[in-house]
Amino acid sequence: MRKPDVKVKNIKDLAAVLGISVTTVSRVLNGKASLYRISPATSDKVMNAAREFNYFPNSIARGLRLEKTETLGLIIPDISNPFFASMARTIELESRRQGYSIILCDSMDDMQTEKELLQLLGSRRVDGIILAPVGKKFDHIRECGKKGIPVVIIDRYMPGGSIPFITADNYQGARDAVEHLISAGHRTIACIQGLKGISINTDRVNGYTDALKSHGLPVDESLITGDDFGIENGYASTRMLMNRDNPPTAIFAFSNLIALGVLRALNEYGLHIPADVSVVSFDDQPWFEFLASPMTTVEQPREKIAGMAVDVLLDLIKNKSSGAKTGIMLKPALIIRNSVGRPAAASSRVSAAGTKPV
Amino acid sequence: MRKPDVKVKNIKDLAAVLGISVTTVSRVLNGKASLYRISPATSDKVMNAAREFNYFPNSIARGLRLEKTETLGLIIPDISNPFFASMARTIELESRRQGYSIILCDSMDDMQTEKELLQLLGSRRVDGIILAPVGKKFDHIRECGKKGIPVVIIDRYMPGGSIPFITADNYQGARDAVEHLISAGHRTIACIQGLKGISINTDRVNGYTDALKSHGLPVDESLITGDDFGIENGYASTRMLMNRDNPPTAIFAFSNLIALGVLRALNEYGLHIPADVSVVSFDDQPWFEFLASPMTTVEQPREKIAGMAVDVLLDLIKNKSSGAKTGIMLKPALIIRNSVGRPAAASSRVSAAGTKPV
DNA sequence: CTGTTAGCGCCTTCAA
DNA sequence: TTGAAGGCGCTAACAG
Repeated sequence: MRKPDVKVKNIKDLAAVLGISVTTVSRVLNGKASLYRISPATSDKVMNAAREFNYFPNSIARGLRLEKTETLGLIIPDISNPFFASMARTIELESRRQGYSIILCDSMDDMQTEKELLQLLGSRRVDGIILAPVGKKFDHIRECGKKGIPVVIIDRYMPGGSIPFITADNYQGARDAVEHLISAGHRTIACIQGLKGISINTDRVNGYTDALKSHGLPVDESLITGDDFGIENGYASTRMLMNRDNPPTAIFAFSNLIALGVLRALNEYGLHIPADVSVVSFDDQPWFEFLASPMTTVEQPREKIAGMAVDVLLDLIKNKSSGAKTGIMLKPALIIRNSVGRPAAASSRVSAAGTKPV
Repeated sequence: MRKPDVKVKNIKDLAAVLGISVTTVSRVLNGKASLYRISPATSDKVMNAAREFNYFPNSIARGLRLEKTETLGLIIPDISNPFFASMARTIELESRRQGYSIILCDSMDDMQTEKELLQLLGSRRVDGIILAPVGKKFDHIRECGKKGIPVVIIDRYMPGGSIPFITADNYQGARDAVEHLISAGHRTIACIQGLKGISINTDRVNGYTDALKSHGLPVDESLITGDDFGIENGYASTRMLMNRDNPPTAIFAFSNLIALGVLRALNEYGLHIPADVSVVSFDDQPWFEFLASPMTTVEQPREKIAGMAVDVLLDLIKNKSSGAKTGIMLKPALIIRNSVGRPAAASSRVSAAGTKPV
């Protein structure tokens, strides 16, 4: 211990204490000692002093000089949604492992907010952005890319677009789910979709209809309902569905939140899963297996999506490789539990649906 | 539109285009036009040009100059835990509303990582830190405060310490839960605790024992089990508990994750809630009401905790008010659903517990 | 009312 | 093998 009482906040202070130049200190601290053939003696002296005085370089100044902040922006529609939260976790961990920090932004599923966030991150000079976009418009994102900040999209993507994306194969996932329902004997299968017009939703609807068609079943447009990934939509759509003259024997919920709404509505009607109606949901949750009837789900490989997003983005940042492959689609998995059974006799369900909720 | 072809990346460039000084531009952009009595004509000119050329000030340079980054660090043990995720959301939203961004860090419930994160955030020159600490040691946190970065602790706190904290009244929450169990007729009540020795755990255990004592019930130390807030602990502890000669008729789980483990174990034993055993959990979850038996829980006021944490931290940052009140404790709420019933006859449970899991 | 200029802490070119 | 000095973009004295 030399003089722990001296305040060292600068590289200059440190150099002064050691009686050498800031240049040398900087070089040592950046691991360029051997490159500049700095004597081991000097090098050690610097390293020890840095530790001794508890000196950490000012990343802000560094960022200004180097024109890179080693910071990534992460924009997510709702961080309290476990689906996004778990991806955020992987992204943070993996980024940090590679020396980058994350600025977290919640767009509240609002397009205007997303737009502002993109500018905010730009002015904060992040080196790149991982974005789970809210809507169907991508102009503002493309513009961001033009301004030199690489962007990688997760979850949703721009069909035929130029922005790299990582997502699950939603078409296949939906198709698998519906095939499963069909093979259990269901013929009247409803789906409660999320935001209409966005890629993942369209893909899922296509998977749904194709599964039906491939089994020679008719596609009843009125069984495709909903317009939002939230819980309220699941609730309202289910009520609407179960009040039909000919209610579905199975419901395919396009998100875990929608599924929650479905459960609530079914619960109020006194309808049981899978005895009265079968349910399959997108996006697995740890608690799905503890429900009254453990939920059969289509699980997206979130960890992989998140991890690859970081890798692709950092590749874009470091190698300026304008992304040979612009899009990656990962296989989802159908997790079969206990929310799907043989279709019930129509009569029992109708009468039950006629009951007023508690 | 003047010349959208000219690249404006500087305040200097912008000043050049307008033929005025950088000072004036800077002043206008920082809303100090009237303070310096800048003519409205000039002011408008600047504002329009900024918009026109899509100019955003470089926050990095600004941070260097001002010695403040308008960035807050947020360290959380596990962002994929919905309890923390929802607080993170409120913190992000509220901070942004007040002009601050969030650097998100996941400490993976690891003390060493937490320590490193604190240094990382220090070198990134965040203006303040909101921290949900991992462990029982607080030296590294205190040290961080000494170095000039204000820290506010959430969830856990340092008993008798000097670091400001916002937390729920865990003692009261636990006490309420156990009183509820007692009033339902339970006498053999187990609790599965989290990390021993940390404030919230100790408070909950005290609430548990005091509730028992105040009703003249004996405190059986062997019914206080567990050592971690995770799902595995809930699972293992429940198995251990139900294999006793005299298994509890009710279980109080100290976290939602522990509750999940309890459910899994009970499920394997073929034990039903609340017919065979009653359960109360800490930390409400949206899906708790859709379980086979909707879960009765102690809910912490997360939004309020998160919001106040931001307010207290920003107050510390802006007013350097060294926190008149160093700790705030918020009232929790007992949400009664359907996981608590009258205690079952002991014989049935014992025989059930003897059954091998599926 | 507006402008000139000196740094904030760091890295790097150029010079020795 | 080591230094000196300029400048990244911005703001705030200090001067008009």
